[in-house]
Amino acid sequence: MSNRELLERIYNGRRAELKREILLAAMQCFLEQGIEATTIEMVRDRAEASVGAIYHHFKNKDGLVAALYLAALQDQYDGRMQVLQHAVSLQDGIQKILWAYIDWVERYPDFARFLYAANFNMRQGSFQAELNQQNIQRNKALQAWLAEQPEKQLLEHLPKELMLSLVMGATESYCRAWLSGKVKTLPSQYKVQLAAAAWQALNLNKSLMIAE
Amino acid sequence: MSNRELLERIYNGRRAELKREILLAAMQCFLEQGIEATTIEMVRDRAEASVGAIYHHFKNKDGLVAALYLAALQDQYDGRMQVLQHAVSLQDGIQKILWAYIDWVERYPDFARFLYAANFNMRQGSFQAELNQQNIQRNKALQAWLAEQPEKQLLEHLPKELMLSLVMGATESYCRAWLSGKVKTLPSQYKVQLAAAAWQALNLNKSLMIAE
Amino acid sequence: MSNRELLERIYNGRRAELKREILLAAMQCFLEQGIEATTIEMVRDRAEASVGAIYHHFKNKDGLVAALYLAALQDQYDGRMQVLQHAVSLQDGIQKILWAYIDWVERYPDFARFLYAANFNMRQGSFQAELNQQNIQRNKALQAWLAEQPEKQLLEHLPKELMLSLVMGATESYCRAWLSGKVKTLPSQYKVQLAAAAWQALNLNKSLMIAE
Amino acid sequence: MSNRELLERIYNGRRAELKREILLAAMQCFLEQGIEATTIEMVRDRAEASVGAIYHHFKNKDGLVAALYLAALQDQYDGRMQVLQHAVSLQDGIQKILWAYIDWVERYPDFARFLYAANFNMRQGSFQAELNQQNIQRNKALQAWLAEQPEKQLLEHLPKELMLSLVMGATESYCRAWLSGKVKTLPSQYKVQLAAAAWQALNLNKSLMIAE
DNA sequence: GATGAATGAGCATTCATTCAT
DNA sequence: CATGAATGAATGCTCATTCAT
Repeated sequence: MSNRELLERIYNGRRAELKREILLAAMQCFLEQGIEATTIEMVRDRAEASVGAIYHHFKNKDGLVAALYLAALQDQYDGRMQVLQHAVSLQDGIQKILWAYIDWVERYPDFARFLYAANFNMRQGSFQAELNQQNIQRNKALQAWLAEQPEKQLLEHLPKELMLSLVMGATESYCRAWLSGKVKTLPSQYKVQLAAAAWQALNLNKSLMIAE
Repeated sequence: MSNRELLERIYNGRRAELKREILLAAMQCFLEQGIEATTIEMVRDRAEASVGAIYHHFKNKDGLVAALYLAALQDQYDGRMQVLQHAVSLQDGIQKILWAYIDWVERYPDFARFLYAANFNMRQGSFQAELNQQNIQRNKALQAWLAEQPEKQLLEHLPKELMLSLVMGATESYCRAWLSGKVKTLPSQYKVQLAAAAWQALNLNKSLMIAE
Repeated sequence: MSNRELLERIYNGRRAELKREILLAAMQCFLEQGIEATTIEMVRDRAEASVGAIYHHFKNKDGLVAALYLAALQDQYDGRMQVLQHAVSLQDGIQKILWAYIDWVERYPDFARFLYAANFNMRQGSFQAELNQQNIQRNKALQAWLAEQPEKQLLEHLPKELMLSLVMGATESYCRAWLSGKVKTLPSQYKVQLAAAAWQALNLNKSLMIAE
Repeated sequence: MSNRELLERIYNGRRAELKREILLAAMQCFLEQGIEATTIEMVRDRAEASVGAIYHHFKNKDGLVAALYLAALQDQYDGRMQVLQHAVSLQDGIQKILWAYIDWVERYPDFARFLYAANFNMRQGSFQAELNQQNIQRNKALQAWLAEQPEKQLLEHLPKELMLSLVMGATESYCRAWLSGKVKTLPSQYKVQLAAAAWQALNLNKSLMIAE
């Protein structure tokens, strides 16, 4: 199962075997029952671990959610930065980011679903500090890449807050629909269209902004 | 408070006063604490009602969630169908739908947040039957409007499943960001750009589809 | 059983029947197993009540301890103030207080044992505020009585902090020994001696103080 | 810190260093949190030792309590017997015992507090056998000293069970009050008065007993 | 209809103790 | 002797739901 594969990238080595097994079991429970409805007993049962081991490794139930959330986010980010290194232009970079997102969602649909599901929990919990710090760090890296692009002035007149929605909106929306089963066709089948819509939205809006 | 205003449209009359008060209190609790973390006691406290009254009017906790969810969806749908009656073209209709969505989100941000938050609960609960039936009904109405449009062949080569994401994706994404506080500028400030992006995505993709 | 009798004075009426039953069961468990070692389950079992009822009436385990502690203290105080009203002199008053203490300990040995056992718990818990306030109130009443005594100057040269130990020390020590089973003879058998020792200690010390 | 000093008398040598460190840490935890509320983890943390080491040296948690309790009692007893060797009369001996007690309490207030706190635990635990044996042994030594006194007939008409309370009651009561913070003046400030009260109580009661 | 006391199954979490290294 | 990861029974407490008044 590819879920294991992702976890091995974040928690590697034989010593973390139990940790990975617990996380895997937890995620499956979370997705099937919902996070709140999942009991530690269910996780323990599925992971064939002891209650004590779960608390030893993850402190408490929220720690379990946070570990999964942060692992997924880190992996998604690692993939994005990797493809970005081979981008030859702004447009190419944006497309590569979009496609990396689509690929990751298709490869790890469970983690993708979990990210959406755990959003609320992470916003509240005691781990949001760590999450925020990581987000800021990652944003910096992306901004740094943008600043290197020769065509960067293309986006200068576009509010940054709007940009993200214009670029990712359609893709994220379709991925969400696919993950929830509302649509059946793989997101990757619409790769070209989604990338085109993203690029077009930026260019189009550039002229709108200037016109105003 | 405009939350009350929405509820009065769905549950009107003096006899439903307690019902509305309970729903209002419930929604506030749900948003502050999360749905699962909200206890009936909290709702009772806030609504200044009795436990018995809550159970009498809404059967159980899920009934509370469902009542709110269905009320919000109904109200959103009512607004959409109203503006659609004055649409003079396909493009105008799409823009009107988008703008109606943006207006509704800005006017009832609590209900909008609640809809996103309750999504998972409604998918599971015993009320999904009722929800599905309503969704089908509403979809029919929208399809009927589409069928009346002279330019309808414009969308014919576009997969229906993709269409929704192309049209609503960016707008929904930005509204979500605004509701969660990630961005500060009101969605309505970007009305024009979001509508332009939606329309462009459809046209652009039409040519891409045909080209393939 | 006379334990019930004391509780009926503090929690009276038919509506408090369950409350009294729970308190009684709790105290018996506390004395047999120790406060920390007593589980709510044990209390529930003995009181033939439900867990919910215990938490409904006493908030939590500490609330159970506090209710018993404050009830015992109140009853002890009520008895003391009653006998004090008939005191004809300072010496008579001191004797009456001592004897009331001895009588109370012999009549409610369980509550007396509990008071000693719960001392540490009450010092920490969230109920010490209430306890302190009651103690201050009671002290005032006692001071007021003292101030009325014609022979009050007899004690004026004696530090108040020492006075209590000189008067009550021997009696409390013997009562403790009796309650713990270390001695068998009833404290009331030594009423005369203990009162004599208390009075003598005060007079004797008065001269010592003046001599210094 | 003088706590270490007492422990070095009972557990001496370099080999017992870890043992002493653990006992010290345990006692501080016990006093701050209460015995039941103290976890082995807290002790381990404070002693900078390992869980295994604690179990190796003291068998289990009760062993920790017992080791401290017996060490404190032994030390207190050693001091008492030492001063008793220089007593020149019954009255002098009683005064010396009282003063040794006061000195010990002032010098080792933590151990004194611990003795009061652990009383209940030692009554139950599996170490009471050892405790009882030691108590009997020590009592014999004290009785032997009493038997040597020329004025011993002075106490003959006084019940032994009452004697202890008459002699120690006031002093113990005041020391307890000082240890708990209820009074601020050092017990040693009232040495003379407390000793006088003790001696007087015996003489006075002698006549009372005879009179009856 | 309205009330809120009572129920009790179910849960997160703790912690003394063991034992392989 | 020392270590600390692993165990799992046990506990305090919550909360949706019922029902007698």
